[in-house]
Amino acid sequence: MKRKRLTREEGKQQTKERLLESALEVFSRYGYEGASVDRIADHAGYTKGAFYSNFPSKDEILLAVLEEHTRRELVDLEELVQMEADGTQLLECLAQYYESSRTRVDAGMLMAEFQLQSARDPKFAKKFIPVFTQHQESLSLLLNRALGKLSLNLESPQEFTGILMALSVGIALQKQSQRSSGGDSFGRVLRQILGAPEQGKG
Amino acid sequence: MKRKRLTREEGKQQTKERLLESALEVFSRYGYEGASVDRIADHAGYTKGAFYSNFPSKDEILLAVLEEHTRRELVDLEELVQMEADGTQLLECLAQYYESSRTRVDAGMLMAEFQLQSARDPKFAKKFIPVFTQHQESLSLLLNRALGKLSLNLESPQEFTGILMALSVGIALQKQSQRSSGGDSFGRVLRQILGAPEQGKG
Amino acid sequence: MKRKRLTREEGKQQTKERLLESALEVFSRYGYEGASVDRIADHAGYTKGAFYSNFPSKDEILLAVLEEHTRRELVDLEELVQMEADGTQLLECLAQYYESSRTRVDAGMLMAEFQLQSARDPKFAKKFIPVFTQHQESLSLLLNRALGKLSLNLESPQEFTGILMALSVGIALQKQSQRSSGGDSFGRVLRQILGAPEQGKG
Amino acid sequence: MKRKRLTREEGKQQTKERLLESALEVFSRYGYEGASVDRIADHAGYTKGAFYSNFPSKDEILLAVLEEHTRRELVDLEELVQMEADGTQLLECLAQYYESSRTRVDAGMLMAEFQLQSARDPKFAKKFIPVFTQHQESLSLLLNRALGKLSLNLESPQEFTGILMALSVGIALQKQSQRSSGGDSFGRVLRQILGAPEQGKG
DNA sequence: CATGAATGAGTATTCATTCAT
DNA sequence: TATGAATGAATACTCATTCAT
Repeated sequence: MKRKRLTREEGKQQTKERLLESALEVFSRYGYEGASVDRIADHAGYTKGAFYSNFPSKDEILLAVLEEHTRRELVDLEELVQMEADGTQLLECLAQYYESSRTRVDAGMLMAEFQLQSARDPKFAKKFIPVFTQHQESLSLLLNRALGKLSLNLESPQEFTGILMALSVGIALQKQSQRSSGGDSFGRVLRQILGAPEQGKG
Repeated sequence: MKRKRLTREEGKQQTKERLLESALEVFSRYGYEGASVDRIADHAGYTKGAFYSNFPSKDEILLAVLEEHTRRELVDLEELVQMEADGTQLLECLAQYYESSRTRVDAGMLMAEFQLQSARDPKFAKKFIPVFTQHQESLSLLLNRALGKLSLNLESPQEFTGILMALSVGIALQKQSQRSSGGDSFGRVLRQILGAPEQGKG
Repeated sequence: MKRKRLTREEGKQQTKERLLESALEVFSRYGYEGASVDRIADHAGYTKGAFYSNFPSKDEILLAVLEEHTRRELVDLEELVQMEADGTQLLECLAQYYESSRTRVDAGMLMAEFQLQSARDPKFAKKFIPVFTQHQESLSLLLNRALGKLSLNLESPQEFTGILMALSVGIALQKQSQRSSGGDSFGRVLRQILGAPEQGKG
Repeated sequence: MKRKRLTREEGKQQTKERLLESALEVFSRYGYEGASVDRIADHAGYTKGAFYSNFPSKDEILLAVLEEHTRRELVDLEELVQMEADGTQLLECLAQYYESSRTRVDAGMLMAEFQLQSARDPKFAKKFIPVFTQHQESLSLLLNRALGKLSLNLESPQEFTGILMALSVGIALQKQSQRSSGGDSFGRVLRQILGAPEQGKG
């Protein structure tokens, strides 16, 4: 009996996760306006009904996606930092992380969408601002050790993280809008900001 | 008689300009989807009908706004460059230009909107991509002289301009989403990229 | 001075005639709904303004077209009858008149449009019904002499004319809807109704 | 469980049928242009939304109405023919069928609307022409036996059917436009075409 | 007289949301 | 829990009509 209940709950949980994953992709691909509830549900293999059984509204799933997205980004970067001890190496990894992968561009588009929504919908902004600030803080803390070793003309780690995020979003938008797979400007900017020597030259 | 005719044409021209200006603001504030034709017309002090006797469709006014926006930006920067001979001074002006004013943030939001639209609507992309490329080219040419004097680790002036634009968009989004009037990160990043000394320290 | 006034009036008259002619064609081709005032004016080489200087409304020009159309049909048939003395020959002419020409199909489409409008708009019906009745009467009178010679199982010349008109409209619609230039069913039906022998066999 | 599902499906089916029936009436009464989606839905006792969850567009419901209409006409005539063995009797039934009832006039108006739409919208024409041709074929086959017994000066059964349909449409339009319940011209024409003696005299 | 800018009611269609099954 | 039928507000766009020029 307990088993059954658990199974049911697990089933529900799975549905919710799939919908969340779907929303993450669909918001990133089509934007908040272009992502209809039908589309999100359909992409997850369900119908509208499943959506409304798991999320109270489209607004709410956007918040859930925001949280999931920041959580994942933090986890990814934590892994990255644990593996790298050297500041210069970290720098390279960061550059690659933020630039190379398909997923990263999606992430940039998603963040753009969050920011636009926050800029336009005060209700969303109220939730978004603290999450974003907290996220920036976490990233700053995370990057602090390694970055501390490098000479920075920036005010604070927070500022550096902010610029990192801004660049990530700005470059993602530019790439996606040009339908180009893009170069590696991101890395060069990073090195430039951090005063690091050219890769492979040091 | 000529007077009357001219007045009529001028009247129409004025309406068109007001609608364009209104669209520029409304697109920037609410995004393409959120900017209903009614809203654009209303904000300009007209009704829907006036809109459609001046622009064939919402798609078309977006293009017109794009062209007007890039034209203005080019003109503004041309003025800026003419006034400044020194690279370092130019740098400061650029930093201020891209960061300080209300108008600039709007410009960033607008560019974000263009890029999102281009990423999602292939028809718009077809028009947007050449305009954007041309614009980047123009800005590069414009900035080339002054920037040539500074040591740059970037591939090309185009790349520098691209990063400038990406940062401008990314920072605008971040500021607007945080409802903060923001700091002056932009300037610091610029100096950092350009290898220039801190302002007032040289 | 009288000259100038006359010229002006004539000019106005010409405009009106051209608009009427244009409306006749445009209503026939696109239907009442599909015939926008702009289209009618444009087809006549004018703008909306000219239209409203000459006709109080779209409803009104439909009535004017109705009158012009029936007037023309009567004139055409009068000419036809004057030229033909023999009933059988008249029959052939009628068949050809109602069937062969491009203009006739247009006329059928136009009448269909009048009838639909009358069926749907009581205000138009009030004007249309007497005009139609009068027209049917006129045609009946006109055809009476010749038809009298033929053996008819129909109640009255009016009924015959009514059927003639119904067939004309029905066949026009059928042809036009099939985009076929059509055969000569009309003639055969006529002969059949009138008890006439096959053409060329007598 | 099966019961519930069936009920749901049945409910949807019922809605669809009601909307179709409503469209049939509303198209016939107001024409394609005059039949707004709102009106169709409202006449069926629903709102716009119900319409769009049952039909993809107004264009599509017109096609559905076309198919339903021809299907019904065929069924009705099949019943008629099965009951009557004698050609002359069939003739009378046909005359009554095509002329007497309210429903028949509506059918004529509806066919007029189909034909106008086909004449003006190439996309609709593409669907309409084969359906119409097929329908004419079916009716011809159906009427063939009985009509074979009668002397006909027409080219083919198809031609006869075509004329029948044209007359039906033409007379319906005339009646409806005159707001008259009309006489029985149809029957007399039929007898005349078919060379049959006056009813009750043979 | 004729022009054409502007109005505003009307149309097809989309989509977030509700609720009976 | 999940379904999907139905709602109704919102949106882009059309077009008859008015009126200042």
